[in-house]
Amino acid sequence: MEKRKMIVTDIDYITYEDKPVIRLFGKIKGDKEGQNIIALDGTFEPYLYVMPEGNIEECILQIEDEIEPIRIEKLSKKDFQVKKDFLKVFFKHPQDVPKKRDMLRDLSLVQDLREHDIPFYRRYLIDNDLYPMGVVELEGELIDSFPTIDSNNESLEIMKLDHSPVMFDNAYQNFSILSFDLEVYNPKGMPNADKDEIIMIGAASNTGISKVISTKGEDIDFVETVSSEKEMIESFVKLIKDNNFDIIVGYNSDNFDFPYLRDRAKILGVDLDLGMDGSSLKFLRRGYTNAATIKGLIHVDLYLVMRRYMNLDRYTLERVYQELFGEEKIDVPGDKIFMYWDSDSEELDRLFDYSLDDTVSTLKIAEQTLPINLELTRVVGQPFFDITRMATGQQAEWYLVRKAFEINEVVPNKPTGKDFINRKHESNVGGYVKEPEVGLHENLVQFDFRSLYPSLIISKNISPDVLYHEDDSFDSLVDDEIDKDDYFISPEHHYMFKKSPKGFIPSVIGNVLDERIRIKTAMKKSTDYTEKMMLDVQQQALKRLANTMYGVYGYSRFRWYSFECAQAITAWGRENIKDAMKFAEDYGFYAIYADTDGFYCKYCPDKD
DNA sequence: CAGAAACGGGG
DNA sequence: GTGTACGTTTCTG
Repeated sequence: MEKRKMIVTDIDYITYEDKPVIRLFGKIKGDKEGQNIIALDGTFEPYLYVMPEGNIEECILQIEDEIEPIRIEKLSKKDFQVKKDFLKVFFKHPQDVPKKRDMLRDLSLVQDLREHDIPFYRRYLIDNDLYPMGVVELEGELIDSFPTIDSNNESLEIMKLDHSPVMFDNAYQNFSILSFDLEVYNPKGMPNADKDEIIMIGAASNTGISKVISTKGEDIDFVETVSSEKEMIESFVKLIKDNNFDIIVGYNSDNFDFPYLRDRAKILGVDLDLGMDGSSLKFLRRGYTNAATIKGLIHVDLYLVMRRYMNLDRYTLERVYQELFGEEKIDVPGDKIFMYWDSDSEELDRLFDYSLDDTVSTLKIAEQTLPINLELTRVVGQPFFDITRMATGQQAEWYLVRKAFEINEVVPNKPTGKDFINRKHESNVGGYVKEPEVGLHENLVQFDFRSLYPSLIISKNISPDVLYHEDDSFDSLVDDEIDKDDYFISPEHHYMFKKSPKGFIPSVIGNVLDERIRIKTAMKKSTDYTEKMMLDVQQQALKRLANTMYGVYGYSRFRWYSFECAQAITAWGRENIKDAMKFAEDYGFYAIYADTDGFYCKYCPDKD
């Protein structure tokens, strides 16, 4: 039996002898540092939870008769903090879950199904307490080959695991990053891959690469000149394979660079077998768009990341770069690229500069923004590839799914199409806004609440699992058994939240904020600059996560969606700021402008 | 006016 | 892949 430590950068599963085998892709830590490794784990089984209706033993018999699962276990789980008996029903293959769940739901002794909509690799990470981009310990047998793995990389290790890996270290790791960018001949507006050739491939890395591959530019020092477009792509493929990068980044590369590269490579007969397992570049359907993936080499499309990372009117590479670094980029108008290419003069030189500049700028943006996404990966515990493409509400949700598993709570089901439509019609009132009084004001006093909404969620225990339901309103409450002192009652709608126990989401937000304070304290104490910066990124990631969680109650795809909670938060928020304004007025401060969690006042002691 | 369709980024 | 973005603006009936 062999032991290894590895950084897990990517995860999937394949089917081997009709059973799922999890594949962990990554780099070896310790001896043979940096070498590629694929770990195979065939020990994990797909399952879902059944909430039985009536007699549990009869329910088991009915499921065994009708569905033929491989195994059923009885267990107790909490559902919105209420202990209930559940059946954990195991299947042979992950695809049996969607195949059989409708049949299962229709059984007379089945009340409800839970956790039937969690992708297999995500379930694996959660149940085994593994965090991608961290270091895990492996035990197993090294094997020479395995079906579905066809690599010509001599140093690739394949390890068949005896048992699931154990987390060893979830600390920040350094990763090698390659950025790339294509320039394409485009006489008729946007290029057409059937006709218009690639004229330049820019490549820049945080390991020192900074070049452009092209069929022209012989006398420019950063250009590698080749004799054809085919050789250009082959040289780029070789560059990727030789350097064994962890991450490859582009700008809108999901929708432009990678699809274009695939199309041209196909026409020219070049293999894009860039995967660690020898597989080629693939495209995953994500809604109405595609995501380019390479096994074991994480592709990040920075355009998607930047749209979440900042709030701008436009997200062109030029605009984003200008905003982040305050510098202008070299500009070549997109529709004139073919003219610059044909000019064979200073304009051609300028096009080469532009190509390199786009590539280097993309790398700089990656170096600036990927650390916080790596931290979110470490906290949320889902693959980096997924994190960079997830809406923030989804990041918060997968974090909560993991936290629910840790405290033995079952997770609410994902909303159905019908749920969305219903939820879309529920529109909440936002924060209180007092339109500013027009004019120049002097000697203003500013007041604002520090993280108003997260504080309210915690202090008023706003959570769907502690919301009183039988009677929605306090006004119509006549039940003598209920003591109003046991509840926080929201203004306007009079929703009632139990004071105890602590709600699931308030307790998670509380832990996130406590952890953030702990990190901020450590950051202030630290004298090491690098450590200080790392801790700063960590606390920023936690701040983002906490700030996301107050908005998600109103996010229609959220598993813990609660219109009542969303309404209660903003209603309490409006009440708080109005109370604070009234309080200030008693001391002669008159608000001239207010918005959600803060206001500006003028001091006018004479005004009655 | 409401619901459907288009759009973003990229060259 | 235990699957089908997303939020906003513009168009259309």
